[in-house]
Amino acid sequence: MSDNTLEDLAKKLAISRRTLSRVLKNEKNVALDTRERISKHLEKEKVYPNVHAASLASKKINVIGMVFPKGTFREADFFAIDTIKGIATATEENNYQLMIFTQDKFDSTQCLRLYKSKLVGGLILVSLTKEDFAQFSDLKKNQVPISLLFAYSEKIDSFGCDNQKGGYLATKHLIGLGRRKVAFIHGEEGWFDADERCKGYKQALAEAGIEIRPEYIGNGHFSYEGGEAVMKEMLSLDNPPDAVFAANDRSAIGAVRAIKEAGRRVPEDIAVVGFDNIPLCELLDPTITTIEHPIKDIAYEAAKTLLDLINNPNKKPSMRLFEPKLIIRKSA
Amino acid sequence: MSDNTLEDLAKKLAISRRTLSRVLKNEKNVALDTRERISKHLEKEKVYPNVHAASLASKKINVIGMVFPKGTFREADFFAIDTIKGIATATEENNYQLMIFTQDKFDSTQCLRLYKSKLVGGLILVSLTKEDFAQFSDLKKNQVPISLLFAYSEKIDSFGCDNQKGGYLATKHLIGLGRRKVAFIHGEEGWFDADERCKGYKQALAEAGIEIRPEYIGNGHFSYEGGEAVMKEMLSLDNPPDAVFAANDRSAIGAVRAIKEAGRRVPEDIAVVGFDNIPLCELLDPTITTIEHPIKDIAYEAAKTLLDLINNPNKKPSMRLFEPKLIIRKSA
DNA sequence: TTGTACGCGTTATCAA
DNA sequence: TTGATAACGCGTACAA
Repeated sequence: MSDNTLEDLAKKLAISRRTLSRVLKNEKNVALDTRERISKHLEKEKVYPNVHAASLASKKINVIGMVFPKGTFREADFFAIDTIKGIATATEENNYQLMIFTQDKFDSTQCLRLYKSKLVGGLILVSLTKEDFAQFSDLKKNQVPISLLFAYSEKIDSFGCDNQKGGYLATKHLIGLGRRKVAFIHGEEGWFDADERCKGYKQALAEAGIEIRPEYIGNGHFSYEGGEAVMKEMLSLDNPPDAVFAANDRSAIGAVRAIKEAGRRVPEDIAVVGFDNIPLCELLDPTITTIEHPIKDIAYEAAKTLLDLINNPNKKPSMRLFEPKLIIRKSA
Repeated sequence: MSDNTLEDLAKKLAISRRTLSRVLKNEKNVALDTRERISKHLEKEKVYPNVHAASLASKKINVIGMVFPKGTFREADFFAIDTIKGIATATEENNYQLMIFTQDKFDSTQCLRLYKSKLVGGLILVSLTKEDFAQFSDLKKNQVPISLLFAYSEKIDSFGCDNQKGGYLATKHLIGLGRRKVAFIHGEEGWFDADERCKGYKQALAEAGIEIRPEYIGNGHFSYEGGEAVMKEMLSLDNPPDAVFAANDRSAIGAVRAIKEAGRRVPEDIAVVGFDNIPLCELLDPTITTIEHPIKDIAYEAAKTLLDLINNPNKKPSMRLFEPKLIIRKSA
């Protein structure tokens, strides 16, 4: 049986706990022979110091939390695991542990408790809706180290894809193909990513001197069915679009189906661009042109910066948007 | 400013810490008026007891860990988040917290440390390969409460889909369609799920009195490309199969593509059944017939049973396999 | 170079 | 019904 506490082990080795601690942590000021004797023993018999006692005594917390409302990963499931892997990579590299908290709706009170009770040293907040921002500020005011993932603001460390630019690139690509009647399949109102992508869409149109037509913008609810439905409506317009940029791949794929069912061709009659580059994009016929963003990297940076912030509370917040990339395939 | 410790707060309220603690935990033996006075105060000023001090003193740990080798969620990403949600639901219901640990390869030594250092009260181990089993037993021997997810054994609490039955159902369905030349696209050797599904395949063939032909079994590596490649080979046989059961949807989808490219039809010439019911299945043409399994429920039960085990260490292990369900679509 | 002893913020025992 | 007070196991200032 291995000993349970450092005290026990120290007694057994006939040294003080202080010395044992020195060896464990590779501190200086230990006689070479004592160090060797103890090290040798430690190799054989592993020792596992109680993390709670350590945390209590040292006032250090080597845990961060990742908080996400359950709805966040609803249909974009595929990127949840990349997010977690990105964060986990950063925590591993820095000897931190990762805790996961799901909530029905974003709840800063719970976040505050997690921090104040010393469970976590800081939090990565995953959010896509604007309405959560008031709560973010609240946490900031309470000195809770936080780092935002996907939502962004200059007042808080935040990390995401440059959604506006992505929308711009997608729309510009369509215009570059000679299309002038470019529609946009929007997502939920108030959702960060959809709104930003819409801005990019409008920006590209403006730049090309194309007027924005309200009938060319519809809500696809980020879903396959939603994209299909809204596309169907647009196809029944007197003057239907000849290109569509959808706020995400799911709704883009729905749009493609609606177009095909109406007997039109993609991309000949109507070109389609999505957003996210979900694996599905390259398996469909036609393969889907879309915008890719480096989720894993984004998550990694969010975590890394949080650790920075924890160790350096007066650091100025930085907002960092990652470059989206146009992936050209068959659909546009 | 809220007070930081219970001691501080107790002093401020002119009571002992013990009494404050009683009120906080709704214990008995507190005079009604003191209780009310304190409760009233607690409502206004939140209090957040230090979890490490509490854990140290009470020797209770209300955290469990989920451990998975990074490769586990490689291509089946979509189900990772369901797994986590399932576990999180169980932990929330029981006032536990969830920690996530990723590893390059399954490492019981790290698991042991997590437990011995009191970071977690138990672990959910996600694994799909047989080679990990020796390490599981190791942890069991060291009294670490564990619960297996996806891999299973009767000696350890384990939860998964009845893969063999799933394979049986899929194959039987194909045979029921009148097909006699049924091929199997295998996954990696030594991977739990693939091997079990293969057993089911063979079982169904045997039951129907159909001989197993080695040339009808090939490794699709669980991937789209792998499925496509192995199907191509089978198509070039003198006597190609008229039905295929693939160990997962990805390789089934690859197989469909290979069949179409060879100018054959699905399901008329060759019927195809996959496994997993990934979202993609209903978006392709033809839609893919497949086997569904209730990941979220499986994960939920794994977590719930782990909590049981933690609070009742002498509990006998139970292995529970969930029913797979055949989802009939167009491909078979 | 080594060790003593106090403090961390709770829980829980036991006496008042 | 209440409140001292001793654990809990480790970190670390300080003494030896």
